[in-house]
Amino acid sequence: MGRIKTEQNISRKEVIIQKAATLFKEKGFKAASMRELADIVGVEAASLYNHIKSKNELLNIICFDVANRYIQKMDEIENEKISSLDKLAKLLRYHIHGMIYHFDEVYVSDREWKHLDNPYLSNLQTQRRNYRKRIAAIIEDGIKKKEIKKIDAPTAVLIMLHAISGIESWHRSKQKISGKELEENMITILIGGLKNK
Amino acid sequence: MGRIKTEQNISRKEVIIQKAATLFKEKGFKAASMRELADIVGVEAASLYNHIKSKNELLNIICFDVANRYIQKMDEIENEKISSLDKLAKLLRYHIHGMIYHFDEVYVSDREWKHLDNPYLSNLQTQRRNYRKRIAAIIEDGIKKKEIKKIDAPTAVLIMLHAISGIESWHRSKQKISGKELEENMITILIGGLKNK
DNA sequence: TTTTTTAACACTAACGTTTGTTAGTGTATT
DNA sequence: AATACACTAACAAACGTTAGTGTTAAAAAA
Repeated sequence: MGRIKTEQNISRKEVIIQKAATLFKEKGFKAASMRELADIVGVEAASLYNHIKSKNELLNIICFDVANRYIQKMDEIENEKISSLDKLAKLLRYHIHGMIYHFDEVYVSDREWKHLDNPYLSNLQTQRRNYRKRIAAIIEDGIKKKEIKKIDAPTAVLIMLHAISGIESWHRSKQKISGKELEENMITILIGGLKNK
Repeated sequence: MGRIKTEQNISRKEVIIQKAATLFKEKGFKAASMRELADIVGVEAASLYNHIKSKNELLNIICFDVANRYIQKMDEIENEKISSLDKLAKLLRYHIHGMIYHFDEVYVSDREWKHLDNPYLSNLQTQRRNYRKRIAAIIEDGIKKKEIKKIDAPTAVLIMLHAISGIESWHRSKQKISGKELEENMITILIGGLKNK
C-alpha cells in the first residue's frame, strides 16, 4: 500500500486521529480495533505506530481537543457584558454548532471518556466538573437577577448539556430539518424553559 | 465456590442479568468480561453458561425488558382522557422514575444497544423509532390544540429523552438533590419550555 | 541539476494477553 | 435416580503492540 494521503497543513497523525474519531463514534472505543482503523486509513496496523504511541493516545487527543475548545469559549463568554440568559444562549449555540459540525470528536469525547486511562481520566473528569460549575454559576446569577426561573442550577445544566447531546439522533434521522432550524428549535425550548415568565 | 445465592421468586439467571446490568453500566458492554461478571456473581466463568446462552443474550434481555416496559406505559397513557401536555408530563415522570430507580438497566439499554447483534439490533431500532414517533404525535396534537408552542415535534422529543438520560450525571454527582426535587425541576424546565405562553 | 544522505514511513512476522465459549467431569439438591 | 449446577482445562480467535527490514520522499552536498 502507498503512504497515507495528506493535504496541505494536515499531518498524517491528524488524518489518523480524525478517522479514529469517526470509527470510535460508530463502534465505540473498545469495539473498534486498530486493524480496522488501519484498513480505513489504508495501511497496515503496525504502520499506525509510526505516528501514534497507542490506541489510548488517540482517545486522549480527541477528548482533550474537544474539552479545551469548550473551556476557551467559556473564558470568552464569561467576560462579555451581556445578560445571563444571553450568555447561556450563546453557550448553547456554541454547543449545538459543535454537535452539528464536529460531531465525531464531540460525540466520542462525550461518550467514550470512561476508557481514558489515568491520569487523563481524572484530569478530564475534573475539567468537566469545573465546566459544569461555571455554567451553573451563570444560571444562578440569572436567577438572582430574576432573568431565570427559580430552579436548581445543576439540574438545569444537566438538562441543557444532555439535550444538546441528543443531536446525535438528529444525525441519524432520515428526514432531517436543517441545522439552522434545529438550532432555533432547541433555543426556543431550552431558553424558553428557563426564562422567567 | 458455592452455588449462586437466590432469594424467593428470583432465579439464578435473573441474578446474573441484574449483576450484568451493573457491570455493563460501569465498564461498557465490550469492556466488561465474562470472567469479571463471574467473579461478581461468585462463580467460575464457564458456570455462567449453565444459565445463559451467551454474553449477547444478557444484553438482549436487558434492552428488551426496558423497551417493553416503556411501550406498555405508552399504551396506557395514549388512551387516557387528559390533555396532551398532561400526557407528556406523565410520560416524562415515568422516564424520570426509570432513570432513578432502575438506573443500571435503563442506562445500559440506552447506551449499549449498538452492540446487539441482528435481528435484535434492527428490532430494537424499529421499536425505538416507533416509540419516538408516538411521543411526537402527542406533541403535535398538543400544538394543534394550542397547548404547546409551535416547535418541531421530533426535536422536542429528542430534547426530552436526552435531557432525561442526563440523570446519569445526577447519579454520579456528590451533592445530590432528592429524587423528588430532581423530578420537579425537570418537569418545570421541560414542560415549561413546551407550554404555550 | 544531479547525486548522495537521511529521515520518514510502510511492510511482514510475530509476541503475549485476553476474549467468549465448549467439553467433559464431578457434586450437590431434588 | 435424576436433574441442576459448579468445576477444571482448554480451544480458537482477536486484541494491542513490538522488532526488524525494506522503501520512498525530502534535505544536503556535489
